[in-house]
Amino acid sequence: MSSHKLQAPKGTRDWYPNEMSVRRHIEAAWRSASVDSGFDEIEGPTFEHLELYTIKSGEGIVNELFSFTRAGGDDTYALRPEFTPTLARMVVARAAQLPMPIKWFCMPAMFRAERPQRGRLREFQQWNVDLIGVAGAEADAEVIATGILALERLGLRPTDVQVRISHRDAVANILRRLGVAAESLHAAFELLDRRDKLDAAEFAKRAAALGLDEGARAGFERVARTTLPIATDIAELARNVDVPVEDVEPLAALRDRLSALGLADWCRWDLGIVRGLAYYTGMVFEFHEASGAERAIAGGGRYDTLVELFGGPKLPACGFGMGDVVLSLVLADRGLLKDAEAGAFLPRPDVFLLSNGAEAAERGVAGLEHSLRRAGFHVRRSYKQTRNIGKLLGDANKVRARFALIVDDKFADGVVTLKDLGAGTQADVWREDLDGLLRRAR
RNA sequence: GCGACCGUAGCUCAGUUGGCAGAGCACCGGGUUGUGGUCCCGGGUGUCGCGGGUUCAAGCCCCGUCGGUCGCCCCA
Repeated sequence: MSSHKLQAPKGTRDWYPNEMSVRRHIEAAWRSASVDSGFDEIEGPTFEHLELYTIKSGEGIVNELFSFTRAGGDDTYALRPEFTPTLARMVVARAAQLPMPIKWFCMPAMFRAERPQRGRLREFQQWNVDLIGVAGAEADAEVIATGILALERLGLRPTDVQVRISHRDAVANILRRLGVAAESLHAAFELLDRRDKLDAAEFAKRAAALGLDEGARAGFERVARTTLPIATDIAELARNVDVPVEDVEPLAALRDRLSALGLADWCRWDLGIVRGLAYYTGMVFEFHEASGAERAIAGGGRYDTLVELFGGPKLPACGFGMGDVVLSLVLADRGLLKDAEAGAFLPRPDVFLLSNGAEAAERGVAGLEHSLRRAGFHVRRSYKQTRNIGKLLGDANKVRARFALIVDDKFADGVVTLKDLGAGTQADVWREDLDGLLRRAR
């Protein structure tokens, strides 16, 4: 709002209590879905040696990084733009001693020096889930299922979000069938990925360069546009893209596994999903808002060669990243964050303590407040001068306290008034019974 | 890195051909010794993003800059 130095840097966010409560709400779903699925939480440094990021992504990535050197130092560092290189480094460092499989998750802040736009900021939280050491559809489906579990816990349903799944082996088979030479496969993936950004003439030109004639181009288009329910028989899927069923065989096990997990409604085949990353080796997927309105909510896949690329043993691996920015937009669009402004995601006090101003009460409340906190309760009070009970109850209501504890001269006899702010009822109770009453009501 | 639009109170915004900065909500205080979530009264809380220019006079016009929004590039 004001200027230069006093403003938060471009593309960053300040987390006031209401915003922070929404972030914790999302992170709680991420964490609980991860832990319940058997993943352990890890964390790495916020910055790494710059070179760590060029190993798999090349020098081109440097423009998208916040990188720096220490004053007077020579080493170049970069704020982490993604977690995978750190993950690979951590796995490689202890590959020999880690029990397999490795099931790790984290939800760190990431930094990318991009121009902010809808669904994209320069700093954001990203949930990473990775399962390393297990090959095949069993692990692929478990990773996807963990992502879906978190979304379910945030109130989303298959009508809100769809997981679009493809498999590079199947797509490679189909592309070969269309006449793409092995050495052009990578370029063909890129073209598949960029098809919507190119005009028809440019697309045709590039397709021709890959060895696709007019008929094959039509087939290529058909592959790019193929989206079918995951429950679809793979023979039908094969017919749909006009290839023999063995070409799409890699999809069968994944289909069976996801169906067995009861997640078929959440998932669709989308053979146009490529993922830009060159290191994906099998299944790839993206979570999208159901109508396709937003950027991808999450993206991931299998990367069986990555650990080796970072100097470790050959280990099969599968994982995804889910950012908080697009997810928050989708949750807001679906009305799942609508009471956040009213503090609906802030922790609710168990007790709101108020004194009517009587001498015994004034003397007693401070000690009462802290002893209730020591007993494990969330206790708040008003800092207003007034001892007007109505006003103070208004404050209790504003912070959504469950109970108001009204202290008056009866406190001298060890009696306080406990008011249930939800039910509107109240009763005089012994101070010594208070902890038990509150604990039971919780 | 490029382009378009935008920037007035905590929030949403109004502000005429340049002439004393406003509304609603929020917030703060009070309502004849004590009952809230829906009453009443009072309070404007401001570097009009910032810097410069034009002018007797700038929220308004001009230039620059920072930031926001949405695209492009890129998207790990």
